[in-house]
Amino acid sequence: MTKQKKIVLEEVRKVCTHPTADDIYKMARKRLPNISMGTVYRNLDVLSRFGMIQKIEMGNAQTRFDANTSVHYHVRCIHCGRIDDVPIETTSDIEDSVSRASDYEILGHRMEFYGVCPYCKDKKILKEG
Amino acid sequence: MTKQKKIVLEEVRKVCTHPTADDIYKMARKRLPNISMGTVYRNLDVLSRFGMIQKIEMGNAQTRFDANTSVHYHVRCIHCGRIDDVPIETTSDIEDSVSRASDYEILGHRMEFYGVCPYCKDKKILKEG
DNA sequence: ATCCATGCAAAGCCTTTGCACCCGA
DNA sequence: TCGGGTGCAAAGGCTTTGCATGGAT
Repeated sequence: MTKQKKIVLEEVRKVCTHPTADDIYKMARKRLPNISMGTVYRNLDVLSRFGMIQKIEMGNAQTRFDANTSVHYHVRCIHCGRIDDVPIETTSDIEDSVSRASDYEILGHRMEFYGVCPYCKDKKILKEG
Repeated sequence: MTKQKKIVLEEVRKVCTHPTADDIYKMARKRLPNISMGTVYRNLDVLSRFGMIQKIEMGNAQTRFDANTSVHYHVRCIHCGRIDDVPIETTSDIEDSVSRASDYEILGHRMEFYGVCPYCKDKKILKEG
C-alpha cells in the first residue's frame, strides 16, 4: 500500500458522487501534486480487482468508481450525467430465470436506471415556467 | 436513404451476432469497397436515432448494434465477448419501485447479464478434462 | 541491493468531426 | 443548380503501456 494508492482509496471514499478517474486524479493532486494519471488508473484498477472499491461500467459512459462495494443499482441522469445509488434491493432471482432460459452459465447481472435527477427536473420547471 | 445507408441497414439485419461498427464496416465493404468508417458510424447513428436499429451500450465495451429493435436483455460471455439475446420478458415494474424510492423521474432501465457462453463452457471442460 | 510502483509521455482504441467533393433530385 | 451525404484523414476522449527513475524493504 503505497502513499499514492492510499490517497486514491481515501479520495474515492471521501465522496459519494461516483467519481471518474479524472475526478479522482484532480482530488488526489491536491494532496500529492505530482501523482500521475497513469498511477491513478493503475491504482483504481488494482483496488477494484481486490474488491476494495467498485468499478461502475455501464452504457458506454466513462468508467466511474464507488467506495461502496456492496451490490447495488445506480440511476443516471440523462441531462447532467449525475449518478446516484438506487435504494432498492438487488435480486439474483432473475439470474436463475436466465440460467434456466439460456445455455449460458450466468455469473451476474448489472442494472442501471436512467431518468432526470431532482436538480435537472427543477431546472426544467424553471425554464418552462 | 442512400446506397450506403441501405447497405449498412441490410448488413445489420443480416446477422444475429450483435456486430460492432467495425464488423459492419467490414461486411459493408464487401459490397461497397469504398464505404468509409465515418459513413458507417454516421449511418448507424441515424438508423438508431430513427429506431430502425438498436444500439447496445453495455459494460464499457465497444458499442454493438442490433436489428431487433424490441426491448430485450442481453447476456455477454466474459471469455469471448459474444453477446446473445436473453429469452425472458423485460419488466418495467421495477422502474415504478425506483420511482417511488428515489427523487428521479425514471425513464427506463438497462439490464445485462454476464457469464460463460456454451462454447466457452465446452472449451473449459475440454481443457480441464 | 533489489524490486516493485511511480511519473512521464507516447501509443492505443474507438468514435467523432472538418472539409472538399460528388451524386441525385 | 443545390444540398445533403460521402470519403478521407485528422482530431478527440478515455485508457493503457513502455521505460527509466526512485523509494521502500
